[in-house]
Amino acid sequence: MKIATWNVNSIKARLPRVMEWLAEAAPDVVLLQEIKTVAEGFPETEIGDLGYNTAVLGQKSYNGVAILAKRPIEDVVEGLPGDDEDEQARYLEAVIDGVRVATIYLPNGNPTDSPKFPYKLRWMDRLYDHAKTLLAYEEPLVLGGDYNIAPTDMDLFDPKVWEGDALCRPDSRSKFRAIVHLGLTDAYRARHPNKAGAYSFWDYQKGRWQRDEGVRIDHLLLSSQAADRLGDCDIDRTPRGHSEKPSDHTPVWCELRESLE
DNA sequence: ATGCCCGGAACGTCCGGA
Repeated sequence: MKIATWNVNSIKARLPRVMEWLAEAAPDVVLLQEIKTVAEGFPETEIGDLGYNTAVLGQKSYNGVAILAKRPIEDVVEGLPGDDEDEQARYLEAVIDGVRVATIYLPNGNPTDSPKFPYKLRWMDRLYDHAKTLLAYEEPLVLGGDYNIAPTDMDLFDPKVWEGDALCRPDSRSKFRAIVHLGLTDAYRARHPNKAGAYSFWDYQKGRWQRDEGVRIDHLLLSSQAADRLGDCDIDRTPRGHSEKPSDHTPVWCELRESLE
């Protein structure tokens, strides 16, 4: 089972890029973020024609997440538990072929002197609590998405440029580590332990893509039952380099073997 | 110091993004 995560920065603006990537990469499950539409606006028919089922948690203009899967999508959970007042569409969970997956759009948190930063940290506390609950099931689990966290300085093109940013603040990073240390595996880092310059996001501005000045903020976190089945894992830079209307993020994918060897 | 580049909403610019 090939599972990918991709922040598409509007599913409507990105539909041609998404369609061609689905046809080319043929993932079994895709975790999308920032679809920027309500469910009624999601191009379910077009994507369905490529053989995918869809589950959507939408929102007008901002945020919004979705799950695509070739196999049936079961036991859908909408929203991250822990705050009934939170209206932002940033979390959707489901089970596909016995693998529980979640698509996560973790708040960015900038600027750090605004309420957005404490919102990010509170949201991470809620994710910590929920991940703990899910891990207790002792099932294959993939928590994938745009975490808006560069875990270490190896994941940034230049730590000085990013110093103080919500993506790499020590308090952001320690909460991310706490979630990982519940017993999750960063699939990309497990497969490529020492690889620097492996980015998943490049800002549209300042020629960041052309200079290859990016950050690795999109992650696939695996429970031990999923990590036991981890095959290849990589970042596909091709969609980011497309000449017409690329997303500023590019897909990260991993393969889960059908059984233990 | 500020905008740069984008998408959405809307139709003039502004907000949000990372």
